[in-house]
Amino acid sequence: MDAIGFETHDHLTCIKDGLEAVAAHCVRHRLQFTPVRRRVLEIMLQEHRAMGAYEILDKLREEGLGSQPPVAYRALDFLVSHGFAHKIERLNAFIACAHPGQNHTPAFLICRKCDAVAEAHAEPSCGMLGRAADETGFKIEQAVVEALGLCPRCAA
Amino acid sequence: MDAIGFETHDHLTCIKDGLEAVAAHCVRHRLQFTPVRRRVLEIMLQEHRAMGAYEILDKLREEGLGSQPPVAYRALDFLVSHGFAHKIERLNAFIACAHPGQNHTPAFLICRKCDAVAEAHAEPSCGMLGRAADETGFKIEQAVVEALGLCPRCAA
DNA sequence: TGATATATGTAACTTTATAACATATCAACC
DNA sequence: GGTTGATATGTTATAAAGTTACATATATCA
Repeated sequence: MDAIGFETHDHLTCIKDGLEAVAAHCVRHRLQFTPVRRRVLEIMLQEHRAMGAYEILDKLREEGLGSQPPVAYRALDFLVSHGFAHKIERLNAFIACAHPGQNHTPAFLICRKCDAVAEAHAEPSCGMLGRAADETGFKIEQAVVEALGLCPRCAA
Repeated sequence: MDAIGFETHDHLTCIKDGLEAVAAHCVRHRLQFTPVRRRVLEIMLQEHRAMGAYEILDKLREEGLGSQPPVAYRALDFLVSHGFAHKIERLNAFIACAHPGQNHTPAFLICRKCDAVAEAHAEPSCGMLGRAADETGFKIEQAVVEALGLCPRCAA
C-alpha cells in the first residue's frame, strides 16, 4: 500500500540495505548469490529505475562480467524468480524489488513521461479481479498490475 | 465483473455481433473500418484466443491482404487504440475485446496451461492500487491487470 | 476537382529473448 | 580430500516482437 519511488531518499543506504537483505535471504535459503547476480541487482538498485536487459548487459560488458544476452537474462531470471527484482511487462524492463525477501504481489505506477516507476502492493485475490476469478473457478497464482499515468512531478 | 471466455457459447453469433458492434461504432465515430482492420478483428474473434501479431500476419498473407509486419501492427494499433481489441502484455499477444465500444478497463485471467484468456472488468481507481496512487499523487490514466493461473478446466 | 488527411505497401532494421551445447564451479557425500 | 551430480557461466547462433522510413494510394471535405 506504500508506494516507493517518487520520493527522495538516502540512496546509498537503500542500495546497501537492498543488497544485504538479498544476501541474507540467499544464505538462509541456500541460494547462490554469485558475482554476476549480485552485480545485476546492484546495477538496478543504483539506477533505481526500470532497465532493459540489454542496458544492463552493456554495463556488465564494460566490467568484463559477461557480454552475451543469456548472461543478463539468466541473472534476471534468478532475481525475478526469487522476488528480488520484477519485470515491468509494459516496458519490457526490470527493476529491483523495493521489499526484497517479503512474499508479495507487486503493483507498479509507471510515469509515461519520465518513466519513473514506483512499487506499491496489490492483493490480487481481493477486489473485482478476485471476485471474477472466484465466480469462474479460475485459480490465480500470480498477477501483473501496472498502472500508467503521470507521476506527481510530471503532473505538476 | 463478468468473465467471458471459459464458457461454451454460440460462437458464430459472437463473431457476427462483435463485428457488427464495431462496424456500428466506427460509423458513429467516423472511423474507417477498412478491409484489413475488419479482417484482423474477425480473425481474432474467430480464434477466440490471444494471438501474436505474426500469427495474425500469416493469415493475412495467405489471403493476400498484406505481408509485412507493419500491416498487422497498424491494424492492431487501430483496434487497440479504439478499444476493439486488447494487448495481453504478458503474452505479447492480442485478443478481440469482449465488450466492444463500451468504455472499460479490462482485466484478464490467463491460463498458464492452455493459454485461454478470459476478459473481466477491473476498476483501476478502486482498491489498493487506487489508494496508493492517491497517496503519492500519481494520476492513473490506464491500467494493465493480468492474472495468471489455472482456468477451471485445467485446474480440474 | 483539388487539397489535405488518413491508410496501405514494402524494404530494411532494431530490440527483446531463447536454444543449444561446451565448460567451469559448487556442494555434499563417502 | 577426491568424486560425482547439480548448478552456474561462456559463447554462438537464431528466433520472436516491434519500428522506421519513405513511396503510393485512398478517403474526406471544402
